[in-house]
Amino acid sequence: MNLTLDRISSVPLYAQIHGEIRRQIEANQLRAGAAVPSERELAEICKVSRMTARQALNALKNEGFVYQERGIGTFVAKRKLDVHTRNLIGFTEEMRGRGLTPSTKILLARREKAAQEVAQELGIETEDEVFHFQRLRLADDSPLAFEDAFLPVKHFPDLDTKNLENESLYKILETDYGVAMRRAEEILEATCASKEIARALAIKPKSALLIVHRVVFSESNLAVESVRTFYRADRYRATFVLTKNAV
Amino acid sequence: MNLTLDRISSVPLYAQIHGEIRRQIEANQLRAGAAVPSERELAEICKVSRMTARQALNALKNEGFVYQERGIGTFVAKRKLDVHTRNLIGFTEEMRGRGLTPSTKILLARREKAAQEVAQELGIETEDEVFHFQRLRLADDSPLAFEDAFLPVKHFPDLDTKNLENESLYKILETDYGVAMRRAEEILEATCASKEIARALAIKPKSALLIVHRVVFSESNLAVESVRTFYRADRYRATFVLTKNAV
DNA sequence: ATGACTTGGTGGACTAGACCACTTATAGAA
DNA sequence: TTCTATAAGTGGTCTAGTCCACCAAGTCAT
Repeated sequence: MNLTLDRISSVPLYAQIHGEIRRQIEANQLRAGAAVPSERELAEICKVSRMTARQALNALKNEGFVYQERGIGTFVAKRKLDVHTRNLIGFTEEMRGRGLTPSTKILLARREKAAQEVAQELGIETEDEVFHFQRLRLADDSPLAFEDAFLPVKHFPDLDTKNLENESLYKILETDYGVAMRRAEEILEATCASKEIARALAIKPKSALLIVHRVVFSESNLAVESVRTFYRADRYRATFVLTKNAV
Repeated sequence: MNLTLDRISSVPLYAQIHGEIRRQIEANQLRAGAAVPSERELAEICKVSRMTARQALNALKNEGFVYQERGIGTFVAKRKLDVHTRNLIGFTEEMRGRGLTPSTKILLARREKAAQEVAQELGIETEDEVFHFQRLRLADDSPLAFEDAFLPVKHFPDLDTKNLENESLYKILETDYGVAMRRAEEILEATCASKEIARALAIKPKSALLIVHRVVFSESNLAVESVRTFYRADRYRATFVLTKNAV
């Protein structure tokens, strides 16, 4: 276990430790079942206090990368299902993580008055304007999902002039508007494809679709986006890791 | 904000604080947007150190109940979607949380040799035995889901003699075998109902179904259960809260 | 050989501080 | 009146400990 920390960096020490161990697990340098340094050992290695080392291990535990047993130690957890931790990331990052090449075709991009449901989800008034984007999402140049997204105009002026086809939306929000994502609420449901969506996704009508309805919140708890994504069920499965007592 | 802690109890102080604030939020005594006591205030109120108060607030933040802004304070988060936090709970608890009355009809309960996929998911050998349960799950006496579950025999001897129709499986595992759930991996996908499942769920063939494939792990990282649940899409939607940096 | 006890290591909980970057309100100077 | 510096409060990070329950392995007496 070699771990060198950058004490000048603005990245917190616990985040550096967490990131390095996670990287080693994902690179299979630390294999499933292998012991991770104990909290005291890790603190000694990194020259930090035990609480800091503990914070790093705790994050790994909450993400399902390791498990801890009192009196025994900390170990790398086995992944049983093919879980690409569905963290709070955008389509672009998710597809790259799965080893696919994402691309996007914009079908609609306009401003409009917020419909009541959308206004309520975004915490704005119905007379407020929203950007309405409809996008066809492709993976390796083949249709994967149809997306219907709404964002409040007042927080993101000129968003419609940005390069949405090639840049990740979440990255634009962060770099151009300084708004970082922090939390999302999701509802997943199954349905059968309507004729319009079936045509857009190049599948037969009544094929199964997975609908992911997501409302995304920023660090300061602004509702940033309300989006419904209609995934082709034959090409997409959503994966999650649940933990009890995420303390 | 009144908060009385039981210092004799084996429940950790941070968990008591967390539970009490969560209860107040869920009972709407703390409304969306309302300020929660600051970390230092909370520590003062409860006569604990700031780190302990912080741990309680951190858990609430990770669950999406509150958000924190540096320099400002801690506030109750608005729920936009109708999110019943899909924590790591069983069918029985989940339905009760949604205000429905759960019931179960056992269609199959037997021991068998583990199929290869199941053995791999549970981390056992193919010659090992598993319990194989098929259950029809009802909510308010109407079919909601069909469930196909596998559990390793060696960890739960005589499980098939327990009262599975009326008791929560997870509760039995905890009280009778001392095995508490800690983590689960889930894959969600959409499909169309086969004839058999359609008949069991009293829907038309080719209706949409939501399949939740879950592998559950105990505190000591034993794979405890591998289960596929086929939900009627017209009666069930899965909800999640995602957070970035669950530290 | 077997069983009881000790020892050292582990994670879990908790304390009482520290410094930092950030925000807001306020008091004083222009 | 307007601007600016300051002070107080907030969450974020970090330290250097403490005590506890638990587990494994070795020791020692039976």
